[in-house]
Amino acid sequence: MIQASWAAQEAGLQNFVRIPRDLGHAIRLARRENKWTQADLASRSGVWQETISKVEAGRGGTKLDTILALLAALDLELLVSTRSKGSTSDFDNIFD
Amino acid sequence: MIQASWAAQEAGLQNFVRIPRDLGHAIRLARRENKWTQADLASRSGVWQETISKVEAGRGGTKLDTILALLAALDLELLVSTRSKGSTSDFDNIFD
DNA sequence: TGCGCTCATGATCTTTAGATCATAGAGAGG
DNA sequence: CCTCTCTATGATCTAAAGATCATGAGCGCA
Repeated sequence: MIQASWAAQEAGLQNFVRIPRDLGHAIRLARRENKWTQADLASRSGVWQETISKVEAGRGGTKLDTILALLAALDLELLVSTRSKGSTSDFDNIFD
Repeated sequence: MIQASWAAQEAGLQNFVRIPRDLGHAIRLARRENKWTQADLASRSGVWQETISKVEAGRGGTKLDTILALLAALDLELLVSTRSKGSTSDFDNIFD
């Protein structure tokens, strides 16, 4: 099995973040899993709905603080690891 | 084995990032492993030495773009995962 | 058809990150 | 002690993030 990419999220696996858009994807998926609207996440994280919209879409830069606030609210975590292993290059899914 | 925390870096394991400082730590460790100075990393990543100093020390916020540039230069990767498992709470080492 | 909910976007304003330069301070070695 | 190297820090300026308000577009549903 090569790498289940984004669908893996649900299984508790880990997703790469190479570009800001990856982060947005992970956040969007996790938010939907919890069945929260952007407004819900906004109130739980202290980040504005408008900002969440931008982050999820990968539009514009984002501050680490904002990211961490969102991830914390979603009970997600950020990890740093060495890049070497199984570098499943970017095969970006077209599903949203 | 519970979680080897920061010393794990060298073994290719993963490090949590809960607060910006964690990121800085990981970056500093990786940079030192490569025996690079902040200036070296600066030229390789396109981020200024002054900025790297701030990031490593966890001072002030940082943009995701900057983080990704540094991690890429260090051949590190960012991952998102569910927080649940073995949440080795913050036991922050005093070693720098 | 039209309401209500959700997300996207646009404008303005404030704050802050990062570029840039300059320099100070800590350590190592001669 | 002096010098060199590396890192921290301080000042200034520009660009960009995020707060805030307002509103538009898409969609499901009664």
